[in-house]
Amino acid sequence: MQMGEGVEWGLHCLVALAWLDDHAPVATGRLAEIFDLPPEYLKKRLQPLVRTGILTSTPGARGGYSLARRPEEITLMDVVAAVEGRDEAFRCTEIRQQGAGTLAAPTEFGDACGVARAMRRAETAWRRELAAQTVADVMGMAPPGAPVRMRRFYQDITL
Amino acid sequence: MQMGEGVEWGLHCLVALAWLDDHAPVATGRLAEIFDLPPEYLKKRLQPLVRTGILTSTPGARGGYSLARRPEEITLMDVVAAVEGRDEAFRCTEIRQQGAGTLAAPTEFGDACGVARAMRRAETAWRRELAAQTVADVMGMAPPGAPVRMRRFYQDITL
DNA sequence: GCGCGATTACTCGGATACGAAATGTCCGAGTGGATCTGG
DNA sequence: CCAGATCCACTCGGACATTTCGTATCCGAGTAATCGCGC
Repeated sequence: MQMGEGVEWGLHCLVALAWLDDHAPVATGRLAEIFDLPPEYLKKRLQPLVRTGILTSTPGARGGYSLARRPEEITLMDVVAAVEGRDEAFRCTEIRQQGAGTLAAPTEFGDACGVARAMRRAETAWRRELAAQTVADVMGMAPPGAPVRMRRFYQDITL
Repeated sequence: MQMGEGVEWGLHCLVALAWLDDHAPVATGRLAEIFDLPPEYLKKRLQPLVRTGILTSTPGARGGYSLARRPEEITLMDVVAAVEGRDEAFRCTEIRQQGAGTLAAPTEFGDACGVARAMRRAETAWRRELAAQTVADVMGMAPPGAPVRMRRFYQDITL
Protein backbone atom coordinates (compact mmCIF):
# COMPACT_ATOMS: atom_id res chain seq x y z
CA MET A 1 0.00 0.00 0.00
CA GLN A 2 1.63 3.19 -1.15
CA MET A 3 0.33 6.74 -1.24
CA GLY A 4 1.18 8.77 -4.33
CA GLU A 5 3.38 11.81 -4.13
CA GLY A 6 0.50 14.04 -5.13
CA VAL A 7 -0.58 14.50 -1.52
CA GLU A 8 2.83 15.66 -0.41
CA TRP A 9 3.19 18.01 -3.35
CA GLY A 10 -0.33 19.34 -2.98
CA LEU A 11 -0.01 20.07 0.72
CA HIS A 12 3.33 21.83 0.33
CA CYS A 13 1.92 23.90 -2.52
CA LEU A 14 -1.13 24.84 -0.48
CA VAL A 15 1.09 25.99 2.37
CA ALA A 16 3.25 27.94 -0.05
CA LEU A 17 0.21 29.61 -1.62
CA ALA A 18 -1.04 30.56 1.82
CA TRP A 19 2.29 32.08 2.79
CA LEU A 20 2.77 34.22 -0.27
CA ASP A 21 -0.81 35.39 -0.11
CA ASP A 22 -0.70 38.46 -2.32
CA HIS A 23 -4.09 37.64 -3.82
CA ALA A 24 -2.46 37.03 -7.19
CA PRO A 25 -2.47 33.63 -8.91
CA VAL A 26 0.76 31.64 -8.91
CA ALA A 27 1.65 29.65 -12.01
CA THR A 28 2.66 26.02 -11.75
CA GLY A 29 6.08 26.83 -13.15
CA ARG A 30 6.80 29.04 -10.15
CA LEU A 31 5.45 26.51 -7.70
CA ALA A 32 7.61 23.88 -9.35
CA GLU A 33 10.66 26.09 -8.93
CA ILE A 34 9.90 26.58 -5.24
CA PHE A 35 10.14 22.83 -4.60
CA ASP A 36 12.26 21.83 -7.61
CA LEU A 37 9.60 19.58 -9.10
CA PRO A 38 8.73 18.67 -12.72
CA PRO A 39 6.41 21.55 -13.73
CA GLU A 40 4.15 19.72 -16.14
CA TYR A 41 3.59 16.84 -13.79
CA LEU A 42 2.94 19.13 -10.85
CA LYS A 43 0.25 20.83 -12.90
CA LYS A 44 -1.42 17.50 -13.50
CA ARG A 45 -1.34 16.76 -9.80
CA LEU A 46 -2.91 20.09 -8.82
CA GLN A 47 -5.83 19.74 -11.20
CA PRO A 48 -7.81 17.45 -8.87
CA LEU A 49 -7.54 20.15 -6.22
CA VAL A 50 -9.20 22.55 -8.64
CA ARG A 51 -12.00 20.12 -9.46
CA THR A 52 -12.84 19.63 -5.80
CA GLY A 53 -12.87 23.34 -5.10
CA ILE A 54 -9.73 23.61 -3.00
CA LEU A 55 -7.83 25.66 -5.55
CA THR A 56 -9.04 28.25 -8.02
CA SER A 57 -7.39 28.35 -11.41
CA THR A 58 -6.99 31.54 -13.43
CA PRO A 59 -6.30 30.90 -17.11
CA GLY A 60 -4.46 33.19 -19.44
CA ALA A 61 -1.41 35.34 -18.99
CA ARG A 62 -0.62 36.25 -15.37
CA GLY A 63 -2.76 33.28 -14.52
CA GLY A 64 -2.14 30.48 -12.07
CA TYR A 65 -3.59 28.91 -8.95
CA SER A 66 -4.99 30.51 -5.83
CA LEU A 67 -6.50 29.13 -2.64
CA ALA A 68 -10.26 28.84 -3.00
CA ARG A 69 -10.80 29.27 0.72
CA ARG A 70 -8.85 30.11 3.87
CA PRO A 71 -6.19 27.69 5.09
CA GLU A 72 -8.10 27.03 8.31
CA GLU A 73 -10.95 25.68 6.20
CA ILE A 74 -8.91 23.19 4.20
CA THR A 75 -8.51 19.91 6.04
CA LEU A 76 -5.96 17.27 5.17
CA MET A 77 -8.91 14.97 4.55
CA ASP A 78 -10.06 17.28 1.77
CA VAL A 79 -6.65 17.15 0.11
CA VAL A 80 -6.24 13.39 0.41
CA ALA A 81 -9.76 12.80 -0.87
CA ALA A 82 -9.16 15.09 -3.82
CA VAL A 83 -5.83 13.62 -4.86
CA GLU A 84 -6.13 9.96 -3.95
CA GLY A 85 -9.82 9.51 -4.50
CA ARG A 86 -12.73 9.05 -2.19
CA ASP A 87 -13.05 5.27 -2.02
CA GLU A 88 -11.57 3.43 0.93
CA ALA A 89 -8.13 1.89 0.86
CA PHE A 90 -9.54 -1.46 1.97
CA ARG A 91 -12.27 -2.63 -0.37
CA CYS A 92 -14.33 -5.62 0.71
CA THR A 93 -14.96 -7.98 -2.20
CA GLU A 94 -17.34 -10.13 -0.15
CA ILE A 95 -15.36 -13.33 -0.55
CA ARG A 96 -17.25 -14.63 2.49
CA GLN A 97 -20.17 -15.18 0.13
CA GLN A 98 -18.03 -17.27 -2.21
CA GLY A 99 -17.25 -20.95 -1.81
CA ALA A 100 -18.41 -22.07 1.62
CA GLY A 101 -20.52 -18.94 1.91
CA THR A 102 -22.81 -20.03 -0.93
CA LEU A 103 -24.40 -22.48 1.49
CA ALA A 104 -25.31 -19.83 4.03
CA ALA A 105 -28.68 -18.13 4.34
CA PRO A 106 -28.68 -14.70 2.68
CA THR A 107 -29.86 -13.17 5.95
CA GLU A 108 -26.42 -13.83 7.41
CA PHE A 109 -24.95 -11.19 5.12
CA GLY A 110 -27.20 -8.44 6.40
CA ASP A 111 -24.40 -6.56 8.13
CA ALA A 112 -20.88 -6.14 6.84
CA CYS A 113 -18.41 -8.94 7.43
CA GLY A 114 -16.08 -8.75 10.40
CA VAL A 115 -12.97 -8.26 8.33
CA ALA A 116 -14.43 -5.25 6.56
CA ARG A 117 -15.77 -3.82 9.78
CA ALA A 118 -12.41 -4.14 11.51
CA MET A 119 -10.52 -2.57 8.63
CA ARG A 120 -13.09 0.17 8.28
CA ARG A 121 -12.78 0.99 11.94
CA ALA A 122 -9.06 1.60 11.57
CA GLU A 123 -9.55 3.60 8.42
CA THR A 124 -12.18 5.73 10.10
CA ALA A 125 -9.67 6.64 12.80
CA TRP A 126 -7.26 7.65 10.07
CA ARG A 127 -9.81 9.81 8.34
CA ARG A 128 -10.86 11.39 11.60
CA GLU A 129 -7.29 12.50 12.28
CA LEU A 130 -6.95 13.83 8.76
CA ALA A 131 -10.17 15.80 9.07
CA ALA A 132 -9.05 17.24 12.41
CA GLN A 133 -5.99 18.92 10.91
CA THR A 134 -5.98 21.84 8.51
CA VAL A 135 -3.46 23.49 6.24
CA ALA A 136 -3.26 26.28 8.82
CA ASP A 137 -2.12 23.76 11.42
CA VAL A 138 0.63 22.58 9.11
CA MET A 139 1.68 26.18 8.55
CA GLY A 140 1.99 26.61 12.29
CA MET A 141 4.45 23.73 12.53
CA ALA A 142 6.96 25.34 10.19
CA PRO A 143 9.99 27.23 11.52
CA PRO A 144 9.44 30.99 11.84
CA GLY A 145 11.78 31.94 9.02
CA ALA A 146 10.11 29.80 6.42
CA PRO A 147 7.31 32.17 5.29
CA VAL A 148 9.55 35.17 4.73
CA ARG A 149 12.13 33.05 2.95
CA MET A 150 9.41 31.75 0.67
CA ARG A 151 8.20 35.26 -0.17
CA ARG A 152 11.74 36.39 -0.91
CA PHE A 153 12.38 33.38 -3.10
CA TYR A 154 9.17 33.99 -4.98
CA GLN A 155 10.03 37.62 -5.57
CA ASP A 156 13.43 36.60 -6.93
CA ILE A 157 12.05 34.13 -9.47
CA THR A 158 9.31 36.48 -10.62
CA LEU A 159 11.74 39.19 -11.56
CA MET B 1 -4.21 4.94 -2.68
CA GLN B 2 -5.40 1.39 -2.86
CA MET B 3 -4.77 -1.57 -0.58
CA GLY B 4 -4.10 -4.90 -2.28
CA GLU B 5 -6.46 -7.80 -1.94
CA GLY B 6 -3.83 -9.78 -0.05
CA VAL B 7 -4.96 -8.36 3.28
CA GLU B 8 -8.56 -9.37 2.78
CA TRP B 9 -7.61 -12.84 1.58
CA GLY B 10 -5.07 -13.29 4.36
CA LEU B 11 -7.45 -12.27 7.12
CA HIS B 12 -10.25 -14.50 5.88
CA CYS B 13 -7.83 -17.41 5.60
CA LEU B 14 -6.54 -16.83 9.12
CA VAL B 15 -10.08 -16.85 10.45
CA ALA B 16 -10.86 -20.01 8.50
CA LEU B 17 -7.74 -21.74 9.79
CA ALA B 18 -8.68 -20.78 13.33
CA TRP B 19 -12.20 -22.17 12.91
CA LEU B 20 -11.24 -25.54 11.50
CA ASP B 21 -8.54 -25.94 14.07
CA ASP B 22 -7.89 -29.66 13.89
CA HIS B 23 -4.14 -29.15 14.29
CA ALA B 24 -3.58 -30.40 10.75
CA PRO B 25 -2.15 -28.24 7.98
CA VAL B 26 -4.53 -26.96 5.31
CA ALA B 27 -3.29 -26.79 1.74
CA THR B 28 -3.76 -23.62 -0.30
CA GLY B 29 -5.95 -25.52 -2.74
CA ARG B 30 -8.50 -26.16 0.01
CA LEU B 31 -8.34 -22.60 1.28
CA ALA B 32 -8.85 -21.40 -2.27
CA GLU B 33 -11.94 -23.59 -2.59
CA ILE B 34 -13.37 -22.19 0.63
CA PHE B 35 -13.37 -18.68 -0.80
CA ASP B 36 -13.36 -19.51 -4.51
CA LEU B 37 -10.02 -17.83 -5.18
CA PRO B 38 -7.22 -18.59 -7.69
CA PRO B 39 -5.18 -21.22 -5.79
CA GLU B 40 -1.73 -20.39 -7.12
CA TYR B 41 -2.11 -16.72 -6.49
CA LEU B 42 -3.48 -17.25 -3.01
CA LYS B 43 -0.38 -19.25 -2.22
CA LYS B 44 1.80 -16.36 -3.29
CA ARG B 45 -0.18 -14.06 -1.06
CA LEU B 46 0.12 -16.27 2.01
CA GLN B 47 3.88 -16.64 1.75
CA PRO B 48 4.59 -13.26 3.39
CA LEU B 49 2.54 -14.44 6.36
CA VAL B 50 4.90 -17.41 6.68
CA ARG B 51 8.00 -15.25 6.48
CA THR B 52 6.81 -13.00 9.29
CA GLY B 53 5.90 -15.92 11.52
CA ILE B 54 2.12 -15.66 11.43
CA LEU B 55 1.62 -18.91 9.56
CA THR B 56 3.59 -22.14 9.67
CA SER B 57 4.05 -24.05 6.44
CA THR B 58 4.36 -27.81 6.27
CA PRO B 59 5.87 -29.04 3.01
CA GLY B 60 5.29 -32.40 1.44
CA ALA B 61 2.20 -34.56 1.15
CA ARG B 62 -0.54 -33.78 3.65
CA GLY B 63 1.19 -30.45 4.05
CA GLY B 64 -0.26 -26.97 4.13
CA TYR B 65 -0.52 -23.94 6.37
CA SER B 66 -1.27 -23.70 10.07
CA LEU B 67 -1.53 -20.79 12.48
CA ALA B 68 1.81 -20.14 14.11
CA ARG B 69 0.15 -18.72 17.23
CA ARG B 70 -3.26 -18.30 18.80
CA PRO B 71 -5.78 -16.00 17.08
CA GLU B 72 -5.84 -13.65 20.07
CA GLU B 73 -2.15 -13.02 19.51
CA ILE B 74 -2.39 -12.08 15.84
CA THR B 75 -3.24 -8.41 15.40
CA LEU B 76 -4.49 -6.89 12.19
CA MET B 77 -1.39 -4.73 12.27
CA ASP B 78 0.74 -7.88 12.01
CA VAL B 79 -1.18 -9.02 8.95
CA VAL B 80 -1.14 -5.66 7.19
CA ALA B 81 2.56 -5.20 7.92
CA ALA B 82 3.33 -8.66 6.60
CA VAL B 83 1.33 -8.36 3.38
CA GLU B 84 1.61 -4.70 2.48
CA GLY B 85 5.03 -4.01 3.89
CA ARG B 86 6.27 -2.12 6.89
CA ASP B 87 6.97 1.31 5.43
CA GLU B 88 4.42 4.06 5.84
CA ALA B 89 1.84 4.87 3.20
CA PHE B 90 2.90 8.52 3.19
CA ARG B 91 6.59 8.87 2.48
CA CYS B 92 8.17 12.27 2.98
CA THR B 93 10.63 13.05 0.20
CA GLU B 94 11.80 16.23 1.92
CA ILE B 95 10.86 18.55 -0.89
CA ARG B 96 10.96 21.37 1.66
CA GLN B 97 14.74 21.20 1.33
CA GLN B 98 14.56 21.62 -2.44
CA GLY B 99 14.23 24.89 -4.30
CA ALA B 100 13.52 27.64 -1.79
CA GLY B 101 14.65 25.35 1.00
CA THR B 102 18.23 25.32 -0.23
CA LEU B 103 18.62 28.82 1.18
CA ALA B 104 17.61 27.79 4.70
CA ALA B 105 19.99 26.94 7.50
CA PRO B 106 20.36 23.16 7.91
CA THR B 107 19.37 23.51 11.56
CA GLU B 108 15.82 24.28 10.44
CA PHE B 109 15.42 20.70 9.26
CA GLY B 110 16.19 19.21 12.63
CA ASP B 111 12.66 17.97 13.22
CA ALA B 112 10.37 16.48 10.61
CA CYS B 113 8.42 18.84 8.39
CA GLY B 114 4.87 19.73 9.31
CA VAL B 115 3.32 17.90 6.40
CA ALA B 116 5.05 14.66 7.32
CA ARG B 117 4.21 15.10 10.99
CA ALA B 118 0.53 15.69 10.24
CA MET B 119 0.28 12.71 7.91
CA ARG B 120 2.22 10.51 10.30
CA ARG B 121 -0.13 11.46 13.11
CA ALA B 122 -3.11 10.21 11.11
CA GLU B 123 -1.32 7.07 10.09
CA THR B 124 -0.35 6.38 13.69
CA ALA B 125 -4.01 6.47 14.65
CA TRP B 126 -4.70 3.98 11.87
CA ARG B 127 -1.94 1.66 13.04
CA ARG B 128 -3.08 1.94 16.62
CA GLU B 129 -6.56 0.76 15.70
CA LEU B 130 -5.12 -2.08 13.65
CA ALA B 131 -2.91 -3.19 16.52
CA ALA B 132 -5.86 -3.07 18.93
CA GLN B 133 -7.83 -5.69 17.00
CA THR B 134 -6.94 -9.34 16.67
CA VAL B 135 -8.05 -12.21 14.48
CA ALA B 136 -10.01 -13.49 17.47
CA ASP B 137 -12.00 -10.25 17.52
CA VAL B 138 -12.86 -10.69 13.86
CA MET B 139 -13.97 -14.26 14.58
CA GLY B 140 -16.29 -12.95 17.24
CA MET B 141 -18.04 -10.68 14.74
CA ALA B 142 -19.10 -13.55 12.49
CA PRO B 143 -22.60 -15.03 12.67
CA PRO B 144 -22.84 -18.10 14.94
CA GLY B 145 -23.41 -20.59 12.14
CA ALA B 146 -20.30 -19.67 10.20
CA PRO B 147 -17.72 -21.84 12.03
CA VAL B 148 -19.70 -25.06 11.82
CA ARG B 149 -20.57 -24.41 8.20
CA MET B 150 -16.90 -23.92 7.46
CA ARG B 151 -15.95 -27.20 9.15
CA ARG B 152 -18.65 -29.06 7.25
CA PHE B 153 -17.56 -27.54 3.96
CA TYR B 154 -13.96 -28.46 4.65
CA GLN B 155 -14.88 -32.03 5.46
CA ASP B 156 -16.82 -32.31 2.21
CA ILE B 157 -13.95 -31.10 0.03
CA THR B 158 -11.39 -33.26 1.80
CA LEU B 159 -13.26 -36.47 1.11
C1' DG C 1 2.41 -62.34 7.52
C1' DC C 2 5.91 -58.70 8.24
C1' DG C 3 9.66 -55.38 7.45
C1' DC C 4 12.13 -52.62 4.25
C1' DG C 5 12.99 -49.84 0.13
C1' DA C 6 11.72 -47.52 -4.17
C1' DT C 7 8.08 -45.12 -6.21
C1' DT C 8 4.62 -41.78 -6.54
C1' DA C 9 1.57 -38.23 -5.50
C1' DC C 10 1.16 -34.07 -3.22
C1' DT C 11 2.90 -29.86 -0.99
C1' DC C 12 5.44 -25.34 -0.57
C1' DG C 13 8.86 -21.90 -2.52
C1' DG C 14 10.72 -18.90 -5.74
C1' DA C 15 11.44 -17.50 -10.68
C1' DT C 16 8.96 -16.06 -14.69
C1' DA C 17 5.06 -13.48 -17.98
C1' DC C 18 1.09 -10.37 -18.19
C1' DG C 19 -1.88 -6.29 -17.32
C1' DA C 20 -3.28 -2.17 -15.12
C1' DA C 21 -2.25 1.93 -12.84
C1' DA C 22 0.75 5.57 -11.73
C1' DT C 23 4.22 8.57 -13.73
C1' DG C 24 5.77 11.71 -17.12
C1' DT C 25 5.18 14.49 -21.58
C1' DC C 26 2.87 16.83 -25.20
C1' DC C 27 -0.34 19.86 -27.79
C1' DG C 28 -4.62 22.75 -28.07
C1' DA C 29 -7.99 26.52 -25.99
C1' DG C 30 -8.20 30.77 -23.82
C1' DT C 31 -6.81 35.14 -21.64
C1' DG C 32 -4.29 39.47 -20.68
C1' DG C 33 -0.90 42.57 -21.76
C1' DA C 34 2.11 44.75 -25.18
C1' DT C 35 2.70 46.58 -29.64
C1' DC C 36 1.58 48.85 -33.77
C1' DT C 37 -1.24 51.93 -36.44
C1' DG C 38 -4.27 55.70 -37.53
C1' DG C 39 -6.34 59.94 -36.18
C1' DC D 1 0.13 62.59 -28.28
C1' DC D 2 -3.84 59.36 -27.62
C1' DA D 3 -7.35 55.70 -28.66
C1' DG D 4 -8.29 51.48 -30.69
C1' DA D 5 -7.48 47.16 -32.80
C1' DT D 6 -4.27 43.54 -33.59
C1' DC D 7 -0.72 40.47 -32.29
C1' DC D 8 1.83 37.74 -29.19
C1' DA D 9 3.43 35.61 -25.03
C1' DC D 10 1.87 33.10 -21.20
C1' DT D 11 -1.41 30.20 -18.68
C1' DC D 12 -4.51 26.17 -17.73
C1' DG D 13 -6.84 21.83 -19.34
C1' DG D 14 -7.04 17.49 -21.21
C1' DA D 15 -5.15 13.86 -24.49
C1' DC D 16 -1.12 10.91 -25.37
C1' DA D 17 3.54 7.77 -24.24
C1' DT D 18 6.45 5.49 -20.80
C1' DT D 19 7.66 3.21 -16.65
C1' DT D 20 6.58 0.86 -12.41
C1' DC D 21 3.95 -2.04 -9.53
C1' DG D 22 0.49 -5.38 -8.65
C1' DT D 23 -1.64 -9.50 -10.66
C1' DA D 24 -1.42 -14.10 -12.45
C1' DT D 25 1.03 -18.33 -13.83
C1' DC D 26 4.53 -21.81 -14.14
C1' DC D 27 8.26 -25.02 -12.86
C1' DG D 28 11.52 -27.03 -9.45
C1' DA D 29 12.75 -28.85 -4.43
C1' DG D 30 11.23 -31.54 -0.76
C1' DT D 31 8.33 -34.60 2.08
C1' DA D 32 5.27 -38.39 3.52
C1' DA D 33 2.33 -41.86 2.46
C1' DT D 34 1.74 -45.83 -0.60
C1' DC D 35 2.84 -49.79 -3.12
C1' DG D 36 5.77 -53.63 -4.22
C1' DC D 37 9.22 -56.93 -3.04
C1' DG D 38 11.97 -60.01 -0.35
C1' DC D 39 12.31 -62.60 3.90
